[in-house]
Amino acid sequence: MSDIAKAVGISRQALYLHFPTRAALLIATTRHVDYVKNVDSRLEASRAARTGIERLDAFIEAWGGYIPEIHGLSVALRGMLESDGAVRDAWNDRMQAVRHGCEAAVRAIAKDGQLNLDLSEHAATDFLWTLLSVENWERLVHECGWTQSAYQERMQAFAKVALLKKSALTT
Amino acid sequence: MSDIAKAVGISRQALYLHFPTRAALLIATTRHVDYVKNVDSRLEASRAARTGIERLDAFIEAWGGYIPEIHGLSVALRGMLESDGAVRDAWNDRMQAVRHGCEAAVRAIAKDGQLNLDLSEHAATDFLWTLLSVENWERLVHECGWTQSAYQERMQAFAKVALLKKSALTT
DNA sequence: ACTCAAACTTGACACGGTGTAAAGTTGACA
DNA sequence: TGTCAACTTTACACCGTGTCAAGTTTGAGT
Repeated sequence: MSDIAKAVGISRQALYLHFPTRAALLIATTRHVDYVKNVDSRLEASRAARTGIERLDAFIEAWGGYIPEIHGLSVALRGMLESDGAVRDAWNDRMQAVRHGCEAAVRAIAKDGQLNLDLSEHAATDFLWTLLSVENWERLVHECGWTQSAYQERMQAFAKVALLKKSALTT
Repeated sequence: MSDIAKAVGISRQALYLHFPTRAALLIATTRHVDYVKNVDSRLEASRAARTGIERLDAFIEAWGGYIPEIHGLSVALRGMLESDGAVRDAWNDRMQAVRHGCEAAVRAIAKDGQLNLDLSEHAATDFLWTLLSVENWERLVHECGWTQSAYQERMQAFAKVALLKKSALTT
C-alpha cells in the first residue's frame, strides 16, 4: 500500500480513504481493467464463428491474447487467494467467465458432432479450461520462452487434437 | 511457526533452534519427503520401459501418482516463491527433476521416430512439463472433481495425442 | 551420584505490513 | 465567509517473523 501510494503521489492514508483494504483495491483494479480492456466483449467475439472449430480458434486467440495484459494483476491476486475470501471470489468470478467461454466452444464442437468420443462435454470443458490457465501461459511464455504467437498457435493445435474426434482432425 | 510448534509439542523458539527460518523448515521438509517417498526412484522407474510410448505412460503414472502426496507441501512452498529466494531454488530444483523425466520420455519417443513432426523435442518437453504441472493436477482433481485415476488416464491420452505423430496414434 | 552440555523453556523485543483513529490543512464553490 | 470534501500528518493496535538473553530440564558419560 505504501508503494502504491508513493507511486500515485498521495499519502498511504489517502489510499485507505478510497479503498478500505488491499484486497478491495485489487478487486477494484480488476474491474477497472476489465472495463478498460473489454474482456467480455473480446471473449464473446468468438460467438460470431459459424463452426465449432472456428469458435475454438477464435476463443483461444481472444483469451490467449488477453492473458499478457492481465498477467501482472493476476500474479498479485493469486498471491492473496488463500488469505482473502473476497479476492478469491473476484478471481473465481473471472475464471468462471473464461470457463463459460470454454464451455461454449466445447458445446459448439459437440453440436457439430466433432467432439472426441472419449470425452463428455464437461470433461472436455475442464480440460480446455485447465489448458488455457494463466499459470500455463506463464510457464510456457515466461519460463520456457515461447513467443506469444507460438503459444497461441500451439495451444490451438493442442486443443484441437485433444478435443476433436479423429475424423475431424484432417482439416 | 506457532502452529507448527504447537502441533509438534515444543515452543516456537525451539523450532527456531532447529530451523533458522520458515523457508528453511519448508525446504528441509521437502528434502525429507523426497527421501521418505523416494521420488527419484519412482520417476526413474520409467527407465525400464522399452518403447517411447511405454516410457511416457510410465512417467505420467509415476509422477501423477506422486503429486497427491506432495500437494500440501507444494501449496506451502508456492506461497513463498516470490518472497523467498531459497524456497524458489528448492522448488525449481524439484521441478527441474520432473522436467528431466519429461525430456527423457520425449527423447525416447523421438528415438522411435514417433514424435509429432510439428514439434521440436524442446517444445514437446515444454508442453508435457506444463501439462503435468501440480497446478493443473490441482485444478482438475480438486476444482473440477476428476478422480485420480481419471486424471491419470486422461493425461496419458492427452499427452499421446499431443506429442505423437498421427501415424503412431492408432496403437 | 555428579557434572556438563544440549535441548528446551519463558519472556521480552525489533521490524515490517495492514488497518484504525483523530486532528489539522487546503482549496473550490455557494 | 463558511462549509465540505479530499487530503495530510501523526500515532497506535495487531499480527507474524525472527532475535536475544537468562533460566530449567534431561540424560549420557565418568
